[in-house]
Amino acid sequence: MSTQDIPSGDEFSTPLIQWYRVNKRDLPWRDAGNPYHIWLSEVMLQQTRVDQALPYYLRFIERFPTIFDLANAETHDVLVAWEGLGYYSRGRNLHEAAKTVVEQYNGKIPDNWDDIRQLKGVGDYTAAAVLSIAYNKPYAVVDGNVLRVLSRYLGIQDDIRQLSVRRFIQNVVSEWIPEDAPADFNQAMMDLGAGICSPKKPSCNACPVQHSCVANATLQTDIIPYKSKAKKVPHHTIVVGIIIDQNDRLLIAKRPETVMLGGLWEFPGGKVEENETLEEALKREILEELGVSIRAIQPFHTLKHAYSHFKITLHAFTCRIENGNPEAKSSTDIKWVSRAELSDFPFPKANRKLTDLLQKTV
DNA sequence: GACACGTGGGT
DNA sequence: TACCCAAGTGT
Repeated sequence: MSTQDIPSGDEFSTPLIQWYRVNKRDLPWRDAGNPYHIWLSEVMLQQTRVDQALPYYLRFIERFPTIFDLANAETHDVLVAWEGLGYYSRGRNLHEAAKTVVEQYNGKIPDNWDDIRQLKGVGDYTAAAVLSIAYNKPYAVVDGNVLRVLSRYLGIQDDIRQLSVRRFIQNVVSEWIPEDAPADFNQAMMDLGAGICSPKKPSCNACPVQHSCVANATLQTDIIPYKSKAKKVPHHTIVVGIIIDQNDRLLIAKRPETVMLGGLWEFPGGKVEENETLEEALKREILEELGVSIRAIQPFHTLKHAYSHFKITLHAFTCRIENGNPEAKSSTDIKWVSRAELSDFPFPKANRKLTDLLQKTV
């Protein structure tokens, strides 16, 4: 499909924007017109629901009121504020990008495509979102909402995973976005997708463009958008050691920046291999990671957790050091901390469940 | 271009 | 339970 095949968008844009202005959801980053707030919200909202990001956003702007506060912050503190939001590279990249904006642009978020697109963590979506919402420039966003709304509206039955489909839809919205209302158009698309044109059971009778929507007319809203099946994710068995010293301090390790959950802290451990008991795996992992042997191994807690691309069953054990002085062999750093101090470090979710239990189990 | 990358809610 | 989905980006 080429740009010549794009139908006229007036029948779509006009009622859409009218609907948006009447039903607009009141969100804290929408009205102030602060580019930093808009950029921050857009990064937080990547692959995340508004309701989940909202409390993080409010805490974040209180903790880092301006881009200068963010740029001058320690990565540790940024990750503490980000803990629980997931996709932690977003937080690390945001911090890096804030430094770039302060150093290269005097703290002003770039208002042109080439410069803003170059910032870490700013892709096509976020660049278009910030330029349109903060600077009123006619760049159209394409996110999951836009793909769903337009594949239905236009009756596109092809797999929306295909790049060709996404490119076509990008061309359509780029053509349809009104020069005089780019911010409202983009946000209207996303509000419509989130509130009306939902993945399951869309509320077509409340939709401002129901009368010109192909999927609605042909009763295909349950089969459009079509999306090919995701592949199954593997499951791993994990052991971790909660190593306790004679002063009731606990040993925690910092993950390298470049790996999954980079920069966060955790209890040392790793995958259980085949033909290995949990206890054998724990001893091996602790020796590899810290160079010490352990004793007094006691089951503490078992939990299940799902990451984006695998699942785990995690077995946590309390234990003591038998021999040796722990060193950060595979971690960036290690630390002995009191139970209370566990709250001061960013932990991934599965480990945070353990720290919560450790603080209750006085 | 395919895959890595978190977490929480809905069905 | 298991799977899908959610304001994507980096490699």
